Amino acid sequence: VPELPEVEIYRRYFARHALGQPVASVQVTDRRILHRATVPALRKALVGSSFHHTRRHGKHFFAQADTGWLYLHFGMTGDLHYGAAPKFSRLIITFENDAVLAFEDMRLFGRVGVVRDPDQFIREHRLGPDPLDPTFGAGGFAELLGRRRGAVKSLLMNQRNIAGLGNLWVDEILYQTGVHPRRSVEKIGRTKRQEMFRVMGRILNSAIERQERAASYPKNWLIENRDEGAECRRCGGRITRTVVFGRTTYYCAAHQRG
DNA sequence: TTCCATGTTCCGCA
DNA sequence: TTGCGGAACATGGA
Repeated sequence: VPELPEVEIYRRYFARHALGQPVASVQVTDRRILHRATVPALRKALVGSSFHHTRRHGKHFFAQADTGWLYLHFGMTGDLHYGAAPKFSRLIITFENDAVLAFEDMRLFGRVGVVRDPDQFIREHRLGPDPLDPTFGAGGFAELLGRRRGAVKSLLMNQRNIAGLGNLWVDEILYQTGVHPRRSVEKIGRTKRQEMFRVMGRILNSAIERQERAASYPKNWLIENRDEGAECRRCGGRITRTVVFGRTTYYCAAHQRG
């Protein structure tokens, strides 16, 4: 379930459980999970040292050990478990106190690696700004939309424009701001851009808080109503299903305007 | 059996 | 260079 809010939850989980304990062993159960890394390189970077800092940029997670950073991408089915290692664990870190931290990823779209410098990683992968970064404001968002063209959903999904939004939360932002997913960014005015930035931050922060408290989402959020033909809880219109940017897209045909 | 899935990357075309 | 559609990757659930 990993878009920005979910990865932020994993980051907090990692920071809560896995800091300050020396790593005793590292086990990789399927090498296909590795990103530009080998098992010996992973062990060399982690075994004997402790994690002391975590960082997230978009959907990318980094944990700083003594001589390098562990890198995790959660793909489509990535998850973290502190305690017992579940069935589809791909990376298992055992600490010297016998505690276990497992990175689970059934579908193997996730990635595990070692990174020398997260900033360099972000530059190399040409990732856009993280939408919750305090230095990225409404002005930066509006400017970003101004130098791109095409469908707004495609723009928001592309990690080189903004890092962290995925299919579900992009649909949610467009739904709550009344913007049709195929609307071209040129047709989004200044006021609407500011509103989109504001709503984006509110949705992402709220999703993080709700997941942290294991609370459900409001019933009038799209994420609770992703069903073709369902009644829109905001305007009574119909929820429509289509494909944009290659992804299943739900929107309200009545109040989301192209 | 068939379709679908909250992600990323690569290829070809305009 | 930019934008976009399609395919590939891998696996389980409905």
